[in-house]
Amino acid sequence: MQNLQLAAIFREMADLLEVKGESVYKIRAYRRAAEQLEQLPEELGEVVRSGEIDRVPGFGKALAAKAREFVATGQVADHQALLSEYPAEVRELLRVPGVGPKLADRLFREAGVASLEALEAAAREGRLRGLRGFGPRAEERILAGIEALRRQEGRRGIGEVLPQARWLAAQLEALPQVERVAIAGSLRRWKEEVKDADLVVASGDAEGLVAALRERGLAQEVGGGTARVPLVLPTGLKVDLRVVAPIHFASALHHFTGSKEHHLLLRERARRLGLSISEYGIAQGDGPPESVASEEALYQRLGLAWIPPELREGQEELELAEQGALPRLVTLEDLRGDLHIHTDWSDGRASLEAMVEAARARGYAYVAICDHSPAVRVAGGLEPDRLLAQVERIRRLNQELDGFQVLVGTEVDILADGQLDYPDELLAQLDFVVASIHSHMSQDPETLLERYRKALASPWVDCIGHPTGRLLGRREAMAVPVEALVELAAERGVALEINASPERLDLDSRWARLAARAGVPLAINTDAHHPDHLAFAEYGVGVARRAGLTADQVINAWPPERLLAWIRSRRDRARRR
DNA sequence: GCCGTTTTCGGCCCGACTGTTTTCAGTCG
Repeated sequence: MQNLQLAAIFREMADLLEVKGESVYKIRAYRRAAEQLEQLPEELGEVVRSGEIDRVPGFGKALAAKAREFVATGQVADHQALLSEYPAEVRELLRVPGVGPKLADRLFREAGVASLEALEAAAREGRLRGLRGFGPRAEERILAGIEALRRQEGRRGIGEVLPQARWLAAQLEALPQVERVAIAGSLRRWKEEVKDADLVVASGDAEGLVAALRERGLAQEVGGGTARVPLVLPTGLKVDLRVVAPIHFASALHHFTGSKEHHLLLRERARRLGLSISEYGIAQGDGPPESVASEEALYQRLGLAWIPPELREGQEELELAEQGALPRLVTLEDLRGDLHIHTDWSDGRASLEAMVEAARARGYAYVAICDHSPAVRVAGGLEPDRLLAQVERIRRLNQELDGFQVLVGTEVDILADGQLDYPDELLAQLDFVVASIHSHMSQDPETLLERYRKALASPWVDCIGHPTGRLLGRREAMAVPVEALVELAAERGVALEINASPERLDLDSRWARLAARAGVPLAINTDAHHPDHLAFAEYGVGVARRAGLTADQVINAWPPERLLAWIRSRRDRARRR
């Protein structure tokens, strides 16, 4: 876990250096190094000892020295020095929408504001008004920003938590005291945001296990008991470890998977059958709990088919399970391709060829290259002639590929007035068109809907990308009325995207469910900017499963012939309108 | 800060728009 500790230090340093006004390139270097550390498969200590640290990309003389210093002493002197200039809490200010590094610096120096709490108090008491460029409106804006932040406080995206939970599970599995480990809780139900990670561990030696955890330094904090062992990982993630006897593993896993609402319905049902459910098993009448061998067995005792965790939300899952009518949820293995990925022709970090190769390596049959259009300047959007050159290149590439198809596509920007950033004549030459909003996201609901309506007037738009524009924990969804957008998509026969990037997950499962019910096909796309990002597909599948989707409702779970036929026929219909 | 190299330092993803503070930080990906 040293890797993640140093990464956290580098990230904190980057934030504080930014407040301090350091060179953006220096700051970027720290962040890049942190990113490398987070992905480094080897233990940092090993990498340093073997002298390989200098060869890790992003580590030059200075950062390699800091890595060595950290491994040797457990801290970084420059980090400590920075902390004597700025309290670490100053970082909190950066999370407030509307507060960047420059403003954070001034708030700290000129108003003595060093934490979120202090900022809120100062804004409430009107103490910010003295600052240059600050009026009552700015204070209101800041208070609104803090409130938005509070609403999501304590929640973390699944993309951040799941890898850590898996890492910990693997570490636990390697311990001799541990028989089985499973991730439970909302994480197992693939909730998009979670407070903590719940793990269930089967062990015949709970005391030994807790001792081993302490000894290995697997966690900063280890709570007192053995049945419930709360941990805090070095990253700050809270983990609730439940240690149970092996015979109780299945019922405990079920118990700690939840949800509360699902259990409520399940227990009502059990009661009617003269049974009662606990984390130790199923009891008949007043009898002792009998352990169950598996979750399947547990549901079977209640006359139900096994219910996938993603559907355990206390809605209609019990009725469906009773009737044997649960949907066969889409799986990661069902996906045949990815219909929204970027390359270094715009803001992707890998070449067209590398992205295609990565998609083939995943066993896909097709992929759609959807780089940005010119309006997204910061992303290096493709001017029409560049797009045409890319089309040319992809057509040639396809001739060399066997059993794999690269679709020429675009993520065309929907401009503020609903116009598309490319003319129809150009879009007509592409195999697949994703249209997305990237700017003017604070328009009112009617304007946003009109904007989508106008964009969908083009017969060439096949899919709406990240329809609400939300960024988990960072930016609220646009005010677009999603029900109306779903209706619009149904009417036009256009697919809606489940953007699987863990920072988006947009549509979310609630909206995806609504869309599917309205007959709108969904596309689980990763929006990959790097070959590794193709793996984000699992998060999109998680959202889709929570939405109750089958493979039939997901266009990129279709074989290429069906997908292409769908695109053709929907474009034909659209042009006849 | 790193990187690649013209081995010593310049380049590193540029810029338009927004809101409101009337000059610029923050926002977009």
